[in-house]
Amino acid sequence: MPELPDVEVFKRYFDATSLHQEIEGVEVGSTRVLRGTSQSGLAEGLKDRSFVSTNRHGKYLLAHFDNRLVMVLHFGMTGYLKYFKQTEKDPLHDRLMITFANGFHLAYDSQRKLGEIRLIGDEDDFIHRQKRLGPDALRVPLPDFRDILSASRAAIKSALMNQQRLAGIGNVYSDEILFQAGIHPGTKARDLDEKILEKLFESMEDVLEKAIALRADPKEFPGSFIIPHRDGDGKCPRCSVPLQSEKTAGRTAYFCPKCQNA
DNA sequence: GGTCATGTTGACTA
DNA sequence: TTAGTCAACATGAC
Repeated sequence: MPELPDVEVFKRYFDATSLHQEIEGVEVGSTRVLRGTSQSGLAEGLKDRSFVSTNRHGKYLLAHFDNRLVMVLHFGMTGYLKYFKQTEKDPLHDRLMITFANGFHLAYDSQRKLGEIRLIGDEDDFIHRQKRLGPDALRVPLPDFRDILSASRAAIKSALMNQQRLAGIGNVYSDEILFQAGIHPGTKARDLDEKILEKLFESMEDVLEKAIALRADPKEFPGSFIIPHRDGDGKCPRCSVPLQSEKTAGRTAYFCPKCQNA
């Protein structure tokens, strides 16, 4: 479930496995995920180069080459990375496989092909002008966070998930953040007062940081988290009342009707 | 066979 | 201008 914490985990995985290694070859398993780059353009762009560093903005992972180029990865709903030895079999839905000179591979797997891979020359332009992303949810200062949300007439859940306002939060983590802050997902963003916005900000940082520390694995999440209960017993971990769900904009919000009343 | 699923985008409507 | 809904993208689970 690639939202901010998942992508941050991918970034650390990428850093630990794939930096400073010569790229020998590239195989494209599906051209559907390529954007603004052809199969041959991607192969030529990567061959004989190496990655030197990475950055993450919201749900985007940006891998910098030893020249000015940057490879952008977005994971859609089902994407992930796998670094593996030549002798191991490749993941089922690898859409891109990079082979390093050391004999290892890095695969980008995306079952549903909803992700995105591209080569860009200007990261800043891509983030701000092309995608118009808001500040990363883990780097936004409190005053900016307050301004962003009090300017929105949308429901708070929808405002949190709007990547143009704040980058990185999706359906699952917005449920968790709102649960921890005790806020009903349908409350209008601009109706939240300063105090509750500060609480929301703290919940957001706390949830994202905890999730990253637990490698974004819901099985490891603390008992106080609502995420494992969305698809689990369907009960509030705090008061055991059955969780409610509501559909908006094609997404399902899960929340506790008793604990989330702000 | 129908419905649903963690994301994004574009069309359309209010 | 700002939001909300819906369909589309492709695939698998139930």
